Amino acid sequence: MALPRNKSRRVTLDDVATRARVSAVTASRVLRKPEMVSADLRARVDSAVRELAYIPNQLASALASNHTGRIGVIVPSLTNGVFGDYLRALHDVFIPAGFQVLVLNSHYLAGREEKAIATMLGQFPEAMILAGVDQTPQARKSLLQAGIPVVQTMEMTDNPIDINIGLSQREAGYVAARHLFDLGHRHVGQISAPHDARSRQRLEGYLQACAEFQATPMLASTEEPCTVLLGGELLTELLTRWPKVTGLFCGNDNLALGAMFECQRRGIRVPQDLSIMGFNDLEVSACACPSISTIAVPRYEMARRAAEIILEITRGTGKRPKQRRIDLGFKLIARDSTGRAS
Amino acid sequence: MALPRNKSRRVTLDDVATRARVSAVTASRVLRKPEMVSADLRARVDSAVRELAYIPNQLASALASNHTGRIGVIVPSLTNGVFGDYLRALHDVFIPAGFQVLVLNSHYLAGREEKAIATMLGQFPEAMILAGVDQTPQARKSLLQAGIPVVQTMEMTDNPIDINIGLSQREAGYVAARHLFDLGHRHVGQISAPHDARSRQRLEGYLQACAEFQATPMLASTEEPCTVLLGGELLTELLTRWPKVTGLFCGNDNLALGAMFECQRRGIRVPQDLSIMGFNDLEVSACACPSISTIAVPRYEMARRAAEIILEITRGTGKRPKQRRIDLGFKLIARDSTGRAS
DNA sequence: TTGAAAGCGCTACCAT
DNA sequence: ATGGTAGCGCTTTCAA
Repeated sequence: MALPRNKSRRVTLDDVATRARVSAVTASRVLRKPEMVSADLRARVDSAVRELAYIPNQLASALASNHTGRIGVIVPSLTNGVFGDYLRALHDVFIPAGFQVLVLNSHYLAGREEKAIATMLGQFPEAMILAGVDQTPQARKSLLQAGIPVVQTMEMTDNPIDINIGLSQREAGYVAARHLFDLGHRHVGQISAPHDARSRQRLEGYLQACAEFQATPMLASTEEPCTVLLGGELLTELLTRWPKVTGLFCGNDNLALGAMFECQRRGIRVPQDLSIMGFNDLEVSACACPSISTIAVPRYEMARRAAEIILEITRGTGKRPKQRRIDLGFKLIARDSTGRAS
Repeated sequence: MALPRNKSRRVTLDDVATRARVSAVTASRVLRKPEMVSADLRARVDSAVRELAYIPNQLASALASNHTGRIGVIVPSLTNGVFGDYLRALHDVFIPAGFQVLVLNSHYLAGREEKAIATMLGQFPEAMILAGVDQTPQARKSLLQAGIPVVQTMEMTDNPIDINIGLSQREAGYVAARHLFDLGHRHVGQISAPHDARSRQRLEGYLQACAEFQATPMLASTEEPCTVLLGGELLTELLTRWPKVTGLFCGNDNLALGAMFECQRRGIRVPQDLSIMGFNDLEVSACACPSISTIAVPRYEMARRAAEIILEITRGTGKRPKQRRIDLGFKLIARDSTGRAS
């Protein structure tokens, strides 16, 4: 018997076929469409697979079948709690369905995102999922040209590349700020780390509320990546410039938590002296003391829906959902960190 | 001129070669080793690539070169802050080096991990990075058989599959508990959500300290996935059974944070009435109020080192690091949540 | 139901 | 420096 011809000496389908005394095609079919093969041969192949500990080479499979089984995902951050849930949802749907999820990090930079999209496209994913809707023109073009389903998530746009599932960040920001005004606060400040368009839209919502209530916008922001620590620092900055602030809208829950800790350090009572509003409804917000009022964003649900839509397009009859734009909305969660102005 | 023979009609290397009037091999070389090709031909190929918007098919490339450029990573959780930093480090090293990072989630279950490892191996990664050292025998076998570098991280073992980089979780747990005993506390409790071996080792460290100080171990734990909320619930449980507790060692910082909030709700002063010790040094711990004493684990550094070792083996002369076991240690960070027993 | 032949798109090897 | 040839391991015809 001749030595196997492939140098790396990994068990191949041919090895399995030889051992089972069938052709490679039959062995292949046993693995993919067992019902097409007679019970007898099937059993022989199955045991050969087991005996040789055969692992199919998905690379070769993908090349031959023109079906990579890959989903490309670009997120702006891996550490942000928001994207933890988001990625978890994608894994929960795609892995059981036999897809691999490839994740690339854009670090909240349009340039990095463009590059990440190009890199990803070189892997020939069967679909792409993006955070946000502000891809560069170049990236849009490549995406369109790739001819695969593309889902833009997290916010809404009138002009999606393909499919858009998210919520109005501006409106959510407005509702958050409005909650403070509705409680009677007139000196409402905002702190944020607006590295992405979504933070900026929430800021716009705040500004709109200010305009409506003829209140002066009071802002503190930074370009640094968002952390809990930053929440305290930005609050300090805000209070220095506007000591009369009694309502605070934070760009996200981490900032809100940091601001709350800063209040505790300074002896500022929450909500009696300062009402604090967060954004995103991270797990910690519900059980903080006081619990943090926030806006709940359906991030798990959003990713799950995105994944399911892709699954349907990819393996279904290839038909797309009726609506290209899906607004999942958001929910105001009033907790103990916000109270009536005195 | 004949129609292109490949059905899917994607631009291939042959198309580029034809357009540039060179052979496919030359076109391939321009993309991989430009210095081997004359300036003239290089220019022709380059413009053909641009004109046709050619995207190399990495699948075919990988199949032909037997070099997939993939790194397989299995983590037990995507939402845990610890693994956010960990994955970020891996991306930071591997992406610039031209590797893709494939991540699979084991959900803290040995069975899921075994399956994830098998799935990953089917992708023929060039190396694997695992969290923990307790892979199933089956998984160990497959990993060994794959013949690729395997790095086990987060904890230490005497019998690594290949390379092991981490720290002694038991010892770290001991130091954490010991810190409380050293402050004079004699009623020291522990709360944890021990779904992984590492939590259990930290618990062992705590038990060892208890034994040394002849103190009764006081435990509350749960099988549920770890959250901030749980920290409060477990503290409540602990206090019900052992009201005299004055020192609390929490399995991780999230639990510690939850416990601290629960104290605030109950009017228990930290650290005067209860000293709280966390684990992991998440970002929030440093700026909480009071700041949380904890054990700093070099998780970014650990993942970075793992990645760099792999890079060296993979593209270097294939030589492995001198030591197969690297203990990165940990650091006790004493902050304001722990104080002397009264 | 089974198998032989012909690629998928690329790169390694060996000539030139 | 350049190109021809022969695969990588699998799947997709199509014929038996």
